[in-house]
Amino acid sequence: MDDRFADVTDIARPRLLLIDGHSMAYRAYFALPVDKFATTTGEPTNAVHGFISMLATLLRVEEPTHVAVAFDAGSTTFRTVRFPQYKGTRDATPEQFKGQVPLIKEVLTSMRIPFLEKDMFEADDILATLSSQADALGMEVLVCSGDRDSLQFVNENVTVLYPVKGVSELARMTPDAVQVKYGVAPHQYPDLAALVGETSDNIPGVPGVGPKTAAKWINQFGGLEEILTHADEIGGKAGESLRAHLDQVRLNRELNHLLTDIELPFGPDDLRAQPWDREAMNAVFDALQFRTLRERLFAMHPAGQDSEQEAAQAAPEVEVVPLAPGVLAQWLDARADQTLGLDVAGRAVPAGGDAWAFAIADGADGAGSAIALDFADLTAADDVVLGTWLADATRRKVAHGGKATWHELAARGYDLRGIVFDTELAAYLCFPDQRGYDLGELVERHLGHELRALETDAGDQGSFDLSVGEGNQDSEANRLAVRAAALTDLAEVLGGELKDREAADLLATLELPLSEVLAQVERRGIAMDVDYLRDLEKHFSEIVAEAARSAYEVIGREVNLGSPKQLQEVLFDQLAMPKTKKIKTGYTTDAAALADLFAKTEHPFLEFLLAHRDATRLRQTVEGLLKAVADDGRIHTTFQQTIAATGRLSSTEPNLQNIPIRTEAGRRIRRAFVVGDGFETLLTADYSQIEMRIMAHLSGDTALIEAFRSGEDLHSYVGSRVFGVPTTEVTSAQRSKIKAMSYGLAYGLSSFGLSKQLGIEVGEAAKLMDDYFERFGGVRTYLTGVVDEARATGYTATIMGRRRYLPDLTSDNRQRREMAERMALNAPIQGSAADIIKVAMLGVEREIAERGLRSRLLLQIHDELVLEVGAGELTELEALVREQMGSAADLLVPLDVSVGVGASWHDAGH
DNA sequence: CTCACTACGTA
DNA sequence: CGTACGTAGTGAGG
Repeated sequence: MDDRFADVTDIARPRLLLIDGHSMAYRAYFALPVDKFATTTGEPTNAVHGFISMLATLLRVEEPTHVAVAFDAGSTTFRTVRFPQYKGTRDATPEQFKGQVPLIKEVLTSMRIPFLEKDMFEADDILATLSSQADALGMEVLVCSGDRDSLQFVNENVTVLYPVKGVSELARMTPDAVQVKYGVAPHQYPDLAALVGETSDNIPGVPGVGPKTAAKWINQFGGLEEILTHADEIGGKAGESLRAHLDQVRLNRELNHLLTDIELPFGPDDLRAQPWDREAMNAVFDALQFRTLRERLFAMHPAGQDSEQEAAQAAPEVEVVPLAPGVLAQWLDARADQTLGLDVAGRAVPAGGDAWAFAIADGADGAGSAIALDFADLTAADDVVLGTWLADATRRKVAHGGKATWHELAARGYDLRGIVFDTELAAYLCFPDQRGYDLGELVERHLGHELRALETDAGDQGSFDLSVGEGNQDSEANRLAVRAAALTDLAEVLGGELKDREAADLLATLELPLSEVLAQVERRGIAMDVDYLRDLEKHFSEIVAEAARSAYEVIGREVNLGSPKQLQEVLFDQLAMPKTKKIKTGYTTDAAALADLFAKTEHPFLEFLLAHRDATRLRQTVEGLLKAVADDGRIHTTFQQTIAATGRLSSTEPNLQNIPIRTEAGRRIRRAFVVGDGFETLLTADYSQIEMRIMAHLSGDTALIEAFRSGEDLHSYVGSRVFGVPTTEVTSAQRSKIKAMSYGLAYGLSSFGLSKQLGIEVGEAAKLMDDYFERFGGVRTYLTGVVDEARATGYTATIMGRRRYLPDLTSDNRQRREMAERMALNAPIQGSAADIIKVAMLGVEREIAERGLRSRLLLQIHDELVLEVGAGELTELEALVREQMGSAADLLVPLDVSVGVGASWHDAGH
């Protein structure tokens, strides 16, 4: 029996929750401010938020076992046919509301809550039908509706929850409550409503007859029929009025009678609450940008609880083997030809990490065995056995985030080899747009059971049945055992997913080997000139102080120059400058806007402010670097391999992929990155215009390919074709326009965007693009083709087959669809470039190792590699790097590599 | 303390 | 109304 919503003490009585979708969503829409609930793309979500929030509360508080939502199918119903004025006074549905009903349905679908709608009928009829059926089945029924007509089916088993304030406060309309509020029994409510009328439905009542009179008559005569029969006996003005409107009252009663016998695809029994599709919920809540609400829901039903049913058979059992002398070696030897799961607990950083416990498990089809132990409890003999096994590349291992595991083990002096599958990398390749790849979530999603520490509920259905050995009851180790045991099973499932996506090779030959390279790259770090960095910090600090002082002097007071809010006050109130571009919190004070303001006003405050901004940022960067220098005098960044949906790496703690280069002051920071002791120099090697070359390759455009083969300056060459002048006569202004456009095309730039960027008219920008496509028609064909294909297949692909799935390409929402289109344009280009440099990194490392050189790779900055050159190896290394980078992909155009050498990153740059 | 927002650095 | 990232400060909320 599914007990996910039910209180265990009250499980015998099924409880059905029915919701009138439209009326509650509509109330939510007016209850919450639409401007406070919108996605970053401006899509209003207030009704969705209010509705789902109310739903969450109902699920928690009422604990229904069965749930359904009914929607109105359209504005035409049998009632409007019978009485065209019905609901005629209603204002047109607000535009902001319309789009939100489908979103609510998306959420409901993800929560596997059925919703019903039926042509020609209203939601209330569906609710009445289901309610009466459920009542007959002995169920307890809760009807959540903002339509008072629903009060007619209230009885001892059926309660209506009627919104009193917004959607957060619901009145429990039991028979007693109806009696108290309206003075009649629930089944008599439509009689009362027929007499009184309902303004919101444009149903006129009997003039002069209000709820009080109506109730009095109903109680006096027993019901509407009797009132009508005895209409002649009723005296006074009210009686007169009634006799004048008998037909209207009869019609009213006919209209407000809810049908309890319409045909529906589901009966109450089919509405049993189902386990949520958490993946779908995550996707839809991501899109809606509901954070708190998602957490509120998930907190009600923690991961795993939903899938207990399905998990019953699938849940593996694993026994943790008590460790006696010799057992580890025996256990491992018995599994010499198996692939084993390995999980380590520790601090996974490239310098100063640690490991405190580990687990190794086989995944013997749900009845496995595991070793789980604190490193502190490891005997010297077992330590050797473990170290040998870890370092043996022929002993196959599955890890989740092998690079992190590698760092943890390296901190304890172990080498780790032989990782043949990494579940985190595999999940990333399959679902590159996902936020994270938590092992527990993956297990739940792909294995259908939860990853639960055993000691809380050992022996429970659906959990691991771990027999804990003597002296081996440490919970951390057991937690690890459960994780390790899941790895081989998960690897199998994700391996299948990879195959389906034709990405198995990508994992085995690219990402997995790359993770080993990155682990070493991170552990090496790059040497820093700390003294120089400190001087630089002092220097930038002085500029900051000076700029701040000058700025305060100009405006005659001290403000926080780092606060956009305070700056707005100074600029637009105190100094009364013209307003800049509007943003959520007022008017922007970004650098472009400030420069624009300076051009208009020449106010010295702006100069000082900009100088202060620049210097502050540079100082921050320097401070961040100083803090990141490890004990070895080097900075060890972490390269994230599963973050960027296009396939790029990213760099964190610190980010070494965004060190300034464009300004002279910024470039000075690069002087702090220096060659380390024992090495000759730094070498940087970067691809020139790799994205444009990929564009040429993928489009096959002969003119663009020729541009690269000609060996001339690309943008001048393209400019000469577009403007119809010799290459030598392309002005620098023309060249930069061409450059901006060429790169913009790869990002899905519009003529509007191009005009804004270049500060030209939209027409001129459009003309520029037309002229470009006139000469490079293959590019246009390619760009439109790539979106069409992605729409058809659901994904884009890079030259190495790395996919990015873009379901929004078919979205009804224009903003989302166009965003997806731009992603589709860019992903193959950015992603192919990422593929190529990853191949190059593997090639460079492999060649260096094969030739026994000491030189080593230190950094990757998307299209650039930084290496430390061993003494006497410069010439050979440069040739090797050029060769490996140049041959990393076989394109229709050459892959140009430029190399620089110097004692610092700045000096090695070009 | 966490979060959204603004701003800005890189490819 | 151009893609992909990470970081830092502010100010509002808890």
